Amino acid sequence: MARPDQPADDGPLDPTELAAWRGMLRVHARVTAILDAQMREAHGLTVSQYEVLLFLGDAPDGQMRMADLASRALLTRSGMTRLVDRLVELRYVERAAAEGDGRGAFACLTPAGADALRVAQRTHRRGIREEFLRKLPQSEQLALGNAWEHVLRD
Amino acid sequence: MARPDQPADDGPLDPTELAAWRGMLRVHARVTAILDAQMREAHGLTVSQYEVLLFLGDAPDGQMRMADLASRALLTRSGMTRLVDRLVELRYVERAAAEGDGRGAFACLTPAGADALRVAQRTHRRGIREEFLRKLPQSEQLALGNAWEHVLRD
DNA sequence: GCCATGTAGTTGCGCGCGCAACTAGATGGC
DNA sequence: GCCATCTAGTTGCGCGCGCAACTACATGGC
Repeated sequence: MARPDQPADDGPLDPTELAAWRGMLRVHARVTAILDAQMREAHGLTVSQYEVLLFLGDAPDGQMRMADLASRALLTRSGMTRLVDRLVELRYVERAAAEGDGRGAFACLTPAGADALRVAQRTHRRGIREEFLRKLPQSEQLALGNAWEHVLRD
Repeated sequence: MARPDQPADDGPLDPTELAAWRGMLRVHARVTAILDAQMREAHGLTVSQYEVLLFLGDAPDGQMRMADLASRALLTRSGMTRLVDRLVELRYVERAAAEGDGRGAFACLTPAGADALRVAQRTHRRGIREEFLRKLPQSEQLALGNAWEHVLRD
């Protein structure tokens, strides 16, 4: 028997559901495309590469283990290996063996990397504000924060 | 002169801004990864391929021009060419010349494609509800919809 | 001490996509 | 009618990433 008053969990999305879901896809695609283009054009970096510099900049001594970088950047270890390869070519990062663990390697921010980070960070923050935060009153920013917390907490 | 009461647009993000922005990145990455894995495992399709079937299913006569598909799916025309190639191999889609425009081509949903769409749609809707909508009361879904509208309208 | 198992990082391979160049056909100025 | 320009679609190439296999080292049971 059909039970139209008890919609199936695989039935069509209603307009509220659609707006919440599709809107996120649209906004994410658009904003990240713009930020990626800005970062590439202004600094020759991808956003992922920038984020790695950012994580290193926040870390004590400007260095982190490869696996920690990978998990923070939401990449696999193999992806991080290649990403750091490119940052090493740019002289923004150096590798260092981990003393006390012969398997481990650190990625270390160089002075040139720290300089690049400082400049790129301004581009990135301005882009996030211009393309995203500026269009949202603080009340809506707070509402988004709450929603994300609900989605992410298991 | 520093003007701490007038924060620079490239200064650090405050906690509210950070939660709104980073949360979206996290939620988007996580939910799309899960939906992609479900779609691949259950039906051997990527979400992009599924969406093309969906657009065709909604179109009159189950057919659309390549360029229209590309813009709806947020892909380039070249990406759509290859994506449709794969759907043709799967026998879910056929190509047809556009009469009256010798350049044009339609992608047409086959009966097998319509069947695949029906089944895959259930997987996808269930995934969206399970991983995203279920964790948001309707008030928050409405708040998200409003926020997306603000970000997207120029 | 020795071996089974686990972990860190790298490498070979393939996929999905964008960019730029290209072909074929449409369109407008004259 | 003719040619410059535009548009639709495809193709060659490269990039960024994940998966699985591999190497090297660490760790715990005995």
